[in-house]
Amino acid sequence: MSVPRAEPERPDLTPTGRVILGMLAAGIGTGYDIKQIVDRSTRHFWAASYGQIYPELKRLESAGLVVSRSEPTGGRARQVYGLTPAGRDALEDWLETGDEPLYELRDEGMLKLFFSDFTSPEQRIANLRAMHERAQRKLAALRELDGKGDSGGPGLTLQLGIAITRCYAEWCAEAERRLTDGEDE
Amino acid sequence: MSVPRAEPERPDLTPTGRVILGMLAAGIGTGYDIKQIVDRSTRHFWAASYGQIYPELKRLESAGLVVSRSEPTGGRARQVYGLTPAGRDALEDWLETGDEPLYELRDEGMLKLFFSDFTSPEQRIANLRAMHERAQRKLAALRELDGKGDSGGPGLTLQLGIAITRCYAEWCAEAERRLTDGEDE
DNA sequence: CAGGTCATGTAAAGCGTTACATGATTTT
DNA sequence: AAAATCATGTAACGCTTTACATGACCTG
Repeated sequence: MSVPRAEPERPDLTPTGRVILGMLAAGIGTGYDIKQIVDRSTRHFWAASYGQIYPELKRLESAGLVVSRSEPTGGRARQVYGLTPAGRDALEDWLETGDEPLYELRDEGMLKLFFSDFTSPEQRIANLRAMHERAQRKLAALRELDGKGDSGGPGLTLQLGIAITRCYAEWCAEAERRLTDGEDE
Repeated sequence: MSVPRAEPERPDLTPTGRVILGMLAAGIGTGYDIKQIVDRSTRHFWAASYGQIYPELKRLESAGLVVSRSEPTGGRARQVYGLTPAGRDALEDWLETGDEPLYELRDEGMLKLFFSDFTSPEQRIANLRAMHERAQRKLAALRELDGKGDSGGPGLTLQLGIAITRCYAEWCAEAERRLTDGEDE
């Protein structure tokens, strides 16, 4: 007779837990470093703040997915974390699930554009120009980042980020041109 | 002598408050309708749930930015909201501020791609394919929406949404091809 | 008359940022 | 000696979703 299979006990990762496990797998061991690296890499599609990172590291530790050891730098306290086998499993499980991945965008520039019928044509164009400038600044910041030649995960997401930001910027520029020319036809 | 100018009292709108005021300006008057329209229009860059909409309508009313009247449909209760002059001012103020607009993206597909160095090459390709399919579905859904010819705000945001989603989908398709061909060179 | 849509709302929980607090070390 | 960086953490607050609860009206 078939024994009811014990559930593999997949401890569902919180959103911030996901990025933390990944960073630990990459050898980024402290809360501080995770924050630095996130800000220099995943930030444009996945942010994290200290207020989430430190408590989440502790939760992950009490869940047995990570372990920490104290490695002070001189008199400066420092906790270095690493994945346990269970933690690595959880990371791989997450990377392999086909579950509908989370996708959320909140773009106030677009919202203003959406409601721009309630302002003047000039205001709409100004809005578009602001969106364009922002996109260009973001594009410059992304190009500044390392990993151009990187053919691994980080390089791929950087390339995708650059591609969509360029597309966004170009669309804004063109819409701006169209509206400026045909001002009131 | 100069009298200290009274602050124009800009009642700062909460994120959901912004979309609500805009929708009311557009003549969408009930919480229910706002939700329906948001889901059919701004959802891809600005979502809202009932749990936010109804309480926020009340807050806006006690702040004097909107007023409601009861307009039951038969025996079915129904509150219809509209902007007050102060509400219209608040909307226009918001639309005209040059304040750094909020932009937040959370894309789990990209996060998985970022960490795909910790899985197999096949898994990375599967990930890319999943991202591609999702983008295609989204593209189809956007194209389904009305407003193709609309040259106003809603039409513009729809066009931008289509442009970036197409770009996203194409990038995924190309990356997938590249990785499938050069599998292990 | 069952199932869908119209319509409103609340409670709990989860997620997240911001601002603050602390203190050591390193760089200028 | 000041300023920046390394390093950790908490408390308060705000935003949002989810799940639930309720009930009327409409369509097949």
